[in-house]
Amino acid sequence: MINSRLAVAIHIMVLVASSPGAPLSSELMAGSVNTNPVVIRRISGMLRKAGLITSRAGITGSELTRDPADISLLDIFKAVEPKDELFAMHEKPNPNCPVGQNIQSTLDVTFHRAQTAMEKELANQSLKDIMNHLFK
Amino acid sequence: MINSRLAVAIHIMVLVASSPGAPLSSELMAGSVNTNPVVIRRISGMLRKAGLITSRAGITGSELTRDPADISLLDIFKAVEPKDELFAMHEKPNPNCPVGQNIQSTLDVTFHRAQTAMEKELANQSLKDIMNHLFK
DNA sequence: CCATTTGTCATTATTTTAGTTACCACTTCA
DNA sequence: TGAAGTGGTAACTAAAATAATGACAAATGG
Repeated sequence: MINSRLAVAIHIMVLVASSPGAPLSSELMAGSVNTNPVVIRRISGMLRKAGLITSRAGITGSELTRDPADISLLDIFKAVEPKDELFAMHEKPNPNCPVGQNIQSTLDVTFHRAQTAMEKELANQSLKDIMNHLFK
Repeated sequence: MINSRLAVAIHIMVLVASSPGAPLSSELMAGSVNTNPVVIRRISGMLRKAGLITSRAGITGSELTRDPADISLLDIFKAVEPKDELFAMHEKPNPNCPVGQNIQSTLDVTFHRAQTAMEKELANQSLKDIMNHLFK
């Protein structure tokens, strides 16, 4: 199972998008997510480094850098997921075995297809879509 | 990132499919995968419980229960992944917050779409496809 | 100057994953 | 029938990932 950072990050993005002009502190957002403010600041930091939001020390809250319709869930996923590969592979299969020798390159192709399919679906959903569903 | 059980399970399935009539012991398979025999037996047990292979105490090796062309990677994935949900979610978001109150049901839909896209791609690839690529 | 907030580091706790030891049950075969 | 070899499985350990938390410097605004 994949970690919950994407869920928390989307939650944060919705909060930021929902309160323009009246920014929420990390403590307030932590109250909504139900976690520690540092967790919020840490994930906000990833979103900021990915260019999705702005925030500065000393100033309460964050702001989106672009319209929610122009932010895909894949953008958010990439921001909070440092690993390129979705599936892990076993290390060092036996090179003296015909299967062990070639399994990695085969699985590379296979896993990449599955990952791409998933990412394509995330790319098709925007932050605005999430908000529409949420506030409907 | 998702654990490496799918990779190991596929490796095992290829080994089993590649040696009909001359079954490989868990120790031999462990040599190819480069892990401990118990890890092989543990994952083989999951594959057996899912009905993909047969194996019995005291008898060396395993056998497929059906043709490699009729075994999809999704079958294997489901066999070794006990969790239904691909993405984790944060627990207990604040029900007193309009966002926290509804985020889970929204993310359920979203995550389910992404997961389904991935699983569909895994369903489209068979063990035979893997072997064709591997032994080409 | 003072109170507040973010950014970030360091630490701890928890959970997951993988590796290993041990032992029982089963099969085969001498 | 008994020894040798094998899988099934529980229990334990080790390692890694994840999440939570405490602490504090730097920045901001009053």
